[in-house]
Amino acid sequence: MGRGRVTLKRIENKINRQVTFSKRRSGLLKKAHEISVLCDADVGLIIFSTKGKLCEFASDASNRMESILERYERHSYEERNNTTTDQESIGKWTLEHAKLKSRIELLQKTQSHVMGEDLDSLSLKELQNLEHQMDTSIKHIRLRKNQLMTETISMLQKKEKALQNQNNTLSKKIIEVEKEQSQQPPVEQQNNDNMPSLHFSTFITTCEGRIDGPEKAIPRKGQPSIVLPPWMLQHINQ
Amino acid sequence: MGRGRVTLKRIENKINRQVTFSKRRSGLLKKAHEISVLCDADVGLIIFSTKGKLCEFASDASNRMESILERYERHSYEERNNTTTDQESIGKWTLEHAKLKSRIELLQKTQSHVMGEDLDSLSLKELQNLEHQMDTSIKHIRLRKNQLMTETISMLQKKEKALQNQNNTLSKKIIEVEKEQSQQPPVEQQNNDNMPSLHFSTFITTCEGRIDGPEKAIPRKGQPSIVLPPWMLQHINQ
DNA sequence: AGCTATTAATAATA
DNA sequence: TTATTATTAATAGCT
Repeated sequence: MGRGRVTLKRIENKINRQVTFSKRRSGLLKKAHEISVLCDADVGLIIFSTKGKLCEFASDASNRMESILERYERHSYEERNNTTTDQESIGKWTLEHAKLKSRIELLQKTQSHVMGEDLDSLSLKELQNLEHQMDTSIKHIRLRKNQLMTETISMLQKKEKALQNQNNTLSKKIIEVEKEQSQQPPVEQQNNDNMPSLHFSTFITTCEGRIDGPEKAIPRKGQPSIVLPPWMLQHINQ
Repeated sequence: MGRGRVTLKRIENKINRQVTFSKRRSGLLKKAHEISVLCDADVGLIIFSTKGKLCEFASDASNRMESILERYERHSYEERNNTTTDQESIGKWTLEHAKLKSRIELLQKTQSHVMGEDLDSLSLKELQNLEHQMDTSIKHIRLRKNQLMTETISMLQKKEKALQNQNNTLSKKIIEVEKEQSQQPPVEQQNNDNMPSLHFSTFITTCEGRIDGPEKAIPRKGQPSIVLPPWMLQHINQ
């Protein structure tokens, strides 16, 4: 792909060699990048020029060269069936490290399958097993969810009852107080922000059977916490 | 350099990606070799396919990959200006190790949730998210499973047809041979284990529409492989 | 795995 | 190193 063919032999002309190196190097880097993107491959490329100048490429998959080399070491280690000399204490660390890495790789692969990704690499048998496992899991999850919801609901109902009782007691007291006041010359106190005199009976009805949280209850002047206090919902959002 | 331009983006079609990978890989290896020879460069190239298959090239200058990697490490070590003492590097390793461990712990926890275990530690919100995720995943899994099953079935049907045709041809021949034999003085050969004279027509019917595998087919004297040979099922169990 | 039409890389050159 | 251009090489889309 140039003017004239090229024989696969060291270019003796120093200048030509340098020029060709520069051009081909960029070509090689480009192609390495292309295959890594197009084909989702993990590529590491190291080039030393005659002069010893280093040039490198590492695909994005492994963040940088180091991780590709690590992966490479791990791979060739696994293939070479482990004939390590135990003189290297560092070697053991490297091994341990490699094992952890492989473990993570495996876990991540499994995870991706469980997330419904990367399924093309699975056989029919494996897919069926996976489906079955997922079915079982989701049953457990729903069981636990329902249990938790039931618990939450009954807890809320208990609290509601307690509050209702409290409200009833309070409203009785208020009515008594109002009666006493009406027997004395009445003093107009309505629209007092500090202590509005409200009929608590209105709150009692809005409290009935509500578990969604206070944001849906429309507070009328009084503290919304009376309708459903936040601490009652902590359980749900924790 | 092909029929039509190519955008630098992951090829989504699995087959195309695999084919392109194979072609470009060989191209890349060739070019790596060429630059190493033409320009007297020291080149190391590592390629992992999506499936994790390793492919490597190392120029002759360094006898093999290891020495290039060594050279690379040396080079980048020198560049990094070496500000780490031995103790520090041990510390870094220990830290790295700890990080990996906690990563694994996290992955395993997630995994256990996904397997429907250890659900008590999750809140209602988390359970709902998990349930939703699992629902989505299982849909993907079923989609892929059905696709694979459909593919398998149509493949098996093709093979079945081919075998059926073959059987038909064979049975015709057998019938012809039997006719010829009956015209000559017949020699009793029944119950000969080496070469039982069977009417192949019986096999032709048992072959119809079966995809379960040979273990469910009851062999009658002849080789069960005629009913459904194992190689037809390799696809399913691989 | 082969076969072409095309595009991409690059050798020679400035 | 960079730019141009005539050629060759690589390869995308098909079989």
